[in-house]
Amino acid sequence: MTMVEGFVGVRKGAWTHEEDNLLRKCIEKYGEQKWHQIPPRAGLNRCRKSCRLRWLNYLKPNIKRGEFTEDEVDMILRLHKLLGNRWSLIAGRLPGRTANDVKNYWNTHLRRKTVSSKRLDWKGMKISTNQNTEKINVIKPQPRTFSKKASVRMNAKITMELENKRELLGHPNLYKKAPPPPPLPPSSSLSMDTPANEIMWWERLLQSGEFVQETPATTSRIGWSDGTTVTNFWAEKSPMFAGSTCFEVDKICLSKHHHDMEFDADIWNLLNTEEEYAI
DNA sequence: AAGTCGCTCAACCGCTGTAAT
DNA sequence: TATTACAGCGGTTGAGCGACT
Repeated sequence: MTMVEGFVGVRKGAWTHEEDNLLRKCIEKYGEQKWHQIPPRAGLNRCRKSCRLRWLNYLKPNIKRGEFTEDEVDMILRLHKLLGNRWSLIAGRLPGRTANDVKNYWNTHLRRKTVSSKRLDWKGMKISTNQNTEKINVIKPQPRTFSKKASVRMNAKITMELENKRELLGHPNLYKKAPPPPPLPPSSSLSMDTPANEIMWWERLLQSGEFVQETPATTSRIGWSDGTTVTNFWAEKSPMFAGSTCFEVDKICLSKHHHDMEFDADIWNLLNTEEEYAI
């Protein structure tokens, strides 16, 4: 905590209309950056965190209000299954929704619903079967960059994983690569709960062969950038990301704070596993 | 009508990662 | 290389409100 944030006289609690207006005008003038400068510039007796939160969760113009749609709920469920409690990542896939909104919605509507007897135990993503306190513990599997060696190992692992799933389904040739790939079904029609669809999902992820790309630094990264144009790169690989704002590979270092939108560590999580699937 | 309970969601807190020095 | 400051995240809290007794 900084000196400013720890300062005793800083106002807390609910925001007034007047404070909202001051903050809004200040951000319109100076932009969404250097939050520590916002309170003095706006003439607000609030800490920078409070200002940032108020703007991001309430005042920002494109924030979507009201009930979550069926598609949004579906997306939250899928992404949570994949990412765990990475609310900002999940919210990044839902235009107009904030991480706080998603987190609150999950805690109030979905957490209990998702508790089931089905055991899905991924190494690094353990889902407890405790009826009251489902906890998804996502181990942070850094590195965020993959070495060349690790990349090869990872691709082999994915391939093996897909083979295992095909075996489990009793259809060894199911979803074997067969160019050209079939058109993507609508995201809402693909459920990750269905093993076949899950295979299809991962198959799409791998189809391009660009899953791991070499950078000049001989390391590989995968991720998405924030707020730039749509590349459809990932949208073509996974229904989960279809229609989302942007995915780019090896172009993620757009700002010094790009890490909040990174995805690589999570993929690493999923792949560096010896899963046991209950089908 | 009054009290209690449970739910929702805005806001706070503590922590981590990163950049700057 | 170590230290400091900042940005941002997820977990948690508590005020407000409606439903219920």
